[in-house]
Amino acid sequence: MKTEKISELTIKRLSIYLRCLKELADSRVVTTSSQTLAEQFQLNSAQIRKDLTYFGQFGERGVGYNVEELRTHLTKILGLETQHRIGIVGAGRLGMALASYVGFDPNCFKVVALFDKDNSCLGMDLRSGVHVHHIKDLKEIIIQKEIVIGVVAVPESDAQEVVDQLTEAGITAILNFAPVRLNTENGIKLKTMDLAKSFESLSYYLSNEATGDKESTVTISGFEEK
Amino acid sequence: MKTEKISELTIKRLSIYLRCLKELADSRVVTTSSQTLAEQFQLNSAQIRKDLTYFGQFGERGVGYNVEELRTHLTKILGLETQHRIGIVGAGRLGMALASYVGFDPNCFKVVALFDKDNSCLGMDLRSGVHVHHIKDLKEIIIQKEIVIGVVAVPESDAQEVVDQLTEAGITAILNFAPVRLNTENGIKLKTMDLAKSFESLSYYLSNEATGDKESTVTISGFEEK
DNA sequence: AATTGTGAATTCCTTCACAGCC
DNA sequence: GGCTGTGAAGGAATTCACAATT
Repeated sequence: MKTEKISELTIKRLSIYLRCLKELADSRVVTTSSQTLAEQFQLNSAQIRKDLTYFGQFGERGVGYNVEELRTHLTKILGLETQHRIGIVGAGRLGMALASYVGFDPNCFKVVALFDKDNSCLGMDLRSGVHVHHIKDLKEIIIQKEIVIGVVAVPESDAQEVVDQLTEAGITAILNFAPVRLNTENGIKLKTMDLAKSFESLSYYLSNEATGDKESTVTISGFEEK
Repeated sequence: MKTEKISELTIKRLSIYLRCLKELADSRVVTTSSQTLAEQFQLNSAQIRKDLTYFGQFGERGVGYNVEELRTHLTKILGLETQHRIGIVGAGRLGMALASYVGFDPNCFKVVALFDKDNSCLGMDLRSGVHVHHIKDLKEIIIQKEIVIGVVAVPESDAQEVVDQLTEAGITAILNFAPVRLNTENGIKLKTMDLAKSFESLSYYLSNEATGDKESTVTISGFEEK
């Protein structure tokens, strides 16, 4: 691996490549090339090669990449060989929805606890099978259940406090759904999924689509804040 | 307004600026400057000025910007003076959670319908007060209820079909929560909020935080796909 | 012949720095 | 003096194009 700093955009594309490789593997494709991948999945072949070489030389000149081998490499690079345990703070509809979210591979991620400050929702959530704990037990449960990712699914007004509590409990990776800028200590990776911002961007498009703007598809991703 | 094409990043920042101005207005601040804004909200003053001047000259040299005035301008630029009506396809937990999401201003966005292919959840959703329609009535209800934004909250396997149906019904702005790349016709703005990708990026961070990576905070946003 | 890996070129975005105006 | 608006500089990300390799 090179020492160069690797951009968030590259990481996000590795996720995409991994998804593409999964699809190819399911179709029993053994070998592929950056060229073929790019055509099939509307990517840029040079970018694929450049992204990959930040982490090693996985291809063979004249041949291409072995699908399973590259898949293994990417899985390892993204840290997806071991399962990450997730705790969700906020047992409202959003928190509950996330707890029963089936979009990700259970080998990689698993929601193991919900937290809320409201006593009325404590106990077992029947649909997801996840226990709802009181927020006062946050640190204890995080340690006990070996939670490494915290999700903030509380209203805007409580979000900063929750981030502080998660940090205090030793969590270093946080996904936030509250539409606010949150302050974090050094060494904490905070990602914010900002629904309001996304809708506002769609609104801008709607107001301007008639006036000649021909831009089209966009995927939510990340840019550096700090 | 200039003819130059305006980047998605600029639009996203306008949302941020608008949020900051709201906060200032609430604190009865009448005038501000790019410098002050930048310090208060950890932005770059030159960027604020540059972003704004794509759309007009809203400031006064030597003085700064009038908070209310700039707020009005940004609201207009982002198309937020009129309410946008939202239809959510998929009445599972995620769809329901989004229907009762309170993170955005009801003056700007309102969820007016849910759709599902499963008959068992048709009828009124009590908590959000939104009616769940059968997907077969999608086009009819979209026209009748003047829906302009479609949200895809169905499993991966159904997402492309839903996008096609929304397009057929005349929807041009779509927010997708399924972790797949979807094909769209020209003139359709599709944004994807990819949970799986975000978690994978956190996973990468967790695997690499020990090895000297000191990067920290990130906000989910958008990069061009097409 | 085909395809990788990678410097060089290009494009896009951010930041600097200052002329122009209040 | 203070602050905007903006051309120029700098930096980052993408794409090109080709030498190296099988």
